[in-house]
Amino acid sequence: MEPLTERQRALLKIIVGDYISSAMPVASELVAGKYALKVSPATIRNEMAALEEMGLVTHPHTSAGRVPTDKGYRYYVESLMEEAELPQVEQLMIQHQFHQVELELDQWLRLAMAILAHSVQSAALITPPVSARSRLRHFELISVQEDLALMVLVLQGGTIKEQMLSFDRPLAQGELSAIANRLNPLFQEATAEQIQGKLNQLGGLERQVAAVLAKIMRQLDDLGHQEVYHNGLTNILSQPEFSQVDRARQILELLEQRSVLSAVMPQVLMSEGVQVIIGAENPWEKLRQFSMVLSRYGVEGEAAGVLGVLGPTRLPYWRAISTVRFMAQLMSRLLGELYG
Amino acid sequence: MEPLTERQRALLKIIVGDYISSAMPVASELVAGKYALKVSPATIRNEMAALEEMGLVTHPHTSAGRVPTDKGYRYYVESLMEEAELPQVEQLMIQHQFHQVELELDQWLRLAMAILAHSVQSAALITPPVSARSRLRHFELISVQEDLALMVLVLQGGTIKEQMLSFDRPLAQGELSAIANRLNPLFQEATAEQIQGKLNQLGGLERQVAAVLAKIMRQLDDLGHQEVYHNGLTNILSQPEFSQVDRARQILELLEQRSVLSAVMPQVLMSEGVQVIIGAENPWEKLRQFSMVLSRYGVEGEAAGVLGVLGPTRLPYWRAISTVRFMAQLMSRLLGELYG
DNA sequence: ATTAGCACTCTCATGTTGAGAGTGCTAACT
DNA sequence: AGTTAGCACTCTCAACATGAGAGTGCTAAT
Repeated sequence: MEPLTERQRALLKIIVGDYISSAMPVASELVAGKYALKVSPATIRNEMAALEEMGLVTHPHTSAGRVPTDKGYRYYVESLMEEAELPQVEQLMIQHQFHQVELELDQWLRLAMAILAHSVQSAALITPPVSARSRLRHFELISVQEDLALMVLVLQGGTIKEQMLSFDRPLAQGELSAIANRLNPLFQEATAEQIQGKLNQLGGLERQVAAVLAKIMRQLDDLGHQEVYHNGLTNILSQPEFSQVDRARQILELLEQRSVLSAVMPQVLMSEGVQVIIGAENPWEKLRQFSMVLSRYGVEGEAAGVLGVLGPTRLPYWRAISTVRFMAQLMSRLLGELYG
Repeated sequence: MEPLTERQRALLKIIVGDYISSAMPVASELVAGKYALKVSPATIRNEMAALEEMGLVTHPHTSAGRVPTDKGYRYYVESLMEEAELPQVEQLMIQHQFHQVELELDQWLRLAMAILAHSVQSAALITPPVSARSRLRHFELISVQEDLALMVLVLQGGTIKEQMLSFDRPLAQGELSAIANRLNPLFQEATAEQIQGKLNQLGGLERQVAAVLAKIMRQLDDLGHQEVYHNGLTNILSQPEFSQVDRARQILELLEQRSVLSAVMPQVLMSEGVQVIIGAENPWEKLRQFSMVLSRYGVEGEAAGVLGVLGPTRLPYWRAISTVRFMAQLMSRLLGELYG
């Protein structure tokens, strides 16, 4: 395909920008007037026809203005958008909000979502950070009933996991504590595999407990990203593209049954930088109508999660990308504090 | 107001029942035909007019059938509905599902929601159980950075709460453990107040840690019910009353900003049995369009939460009430196991 | 290469119409 | 007395018609 002329690039930029903010097909006259190009509407129409030829825009019907296609959005994101950096003022305001909140992972996640949703006016997604290979910091056994105990694992990075545990004979709290006290030093900073490896050196109850430990930690490593929090649904329901309810229901289904999203997340986890997935580029059928801007965040080699936004393809990409990038950096730094 | 005749009661029951399942205004001819009453449509019209006089039904316009008012639903729930007990088969199926899930509070909550939402075809709500007066079972201090530690509290009933804690000087894990080991026996089964009471007997770091403990537990007692999980939004978006998006957005807003719901929950927590709140009976403006069927669940004197469903006033009250009642009993029993 | 001019197409809001649904009333019936 | 047939009346809803407005694409002039 021939490269775009400078004027075509300018025009496409106007079309995408205007459509993103107005949700109305962009007409040639509007462009000529509002953006004071030095050419007439007729010329713009010719250029628009050219852009349409290249598949960057369409029009919904003969007498409607132009609307960007997914490909048009892609071109915009790749080479029309100026470099995305959130204004200093906003950066400071966000940081300020984080300072007012307690030192708690859960609160950070919630706040991050709220900020994303509000800034981009779309739905926000976030998965809690999970280590690819979690390390045990400490665990406790707490008697609940005679033969039932609660196992509490604290992992490096402060993740906590609880699990009920039943024994084939009654055990007093004293015995449980003894087991924990013996195993804890042995498994200091251990991974699931390391615990598994030491199983043979143990016997009886200790072995049983250690086996459960290993199992839980393996589970955490495998399906740590099942959980996807979300927020800001009301934002996207206010968008005109969701004026039919079934469209709205689609996206709700997407978020309620976690399956699709938890399939996307691992992919993002592998990639560097901000990922932009526009409409039909999406490999998952049900997401074809939507766009996502996602980024991995976390501490190198320790733990990582994914955060980002989800909305109609008419997403304010500039805001989305700059906010997501900034939030990922911020969350990474905060998380770093937890890992020392 | 005069009491209803037996025939009027039968008629109202038919109207409510039919409207709940069909969402269409109920016409006199339909009633005469489908339900084979021994009277003509004309008579039924007369009776309908009487019911309307009493404010139990309305019609949306002159040539439409009758629709129950909130008052009509109330009458139905109070004295027309046969006693609500979920069929044995369903009870067993539900119990079966709980057996297939691990012994974990979080999983129970999720499952309970899923079952409620599916059975009633509406949104399901649940708050985790919280003690009015939590008792400490055990706590741990885990070093995160030099002067930063993670405090993990395990409460009676298995609730877990984590909290970051910073000191004014560096502390090694050894020191932290020592503090925990000394305080734990002292605060066995203690409430926030009891811990607070013993503060004076302590000094230095121990006092500092104990103060935080007391503070966290007080917080838990006070605002334990902020958290309201929900599920099944897609169900209610499929209902015809939500075919306009702004109606759908209303309910989403309700659930996303927790304020309204967390105002309702404490009320339910005080009451015995299943609470049915129909439309305009609702003291909260934003809930006037909806009905809720809620119940307290939990272990007497130990911990309690709220579960239930939320939907349009045209809610299948019978299913809702019987399912909510059953789930509350089941969850109470399960929770009882945790408290021994 | 650009542009004015204009015919053409499609949408959208508005109005019209008629069928259908269901009521409320009246007068007859039991 | 209560019940019912009959029927006029009201309102909704879908289908169709209409016309203004929006915006394009093309042609021919600049």
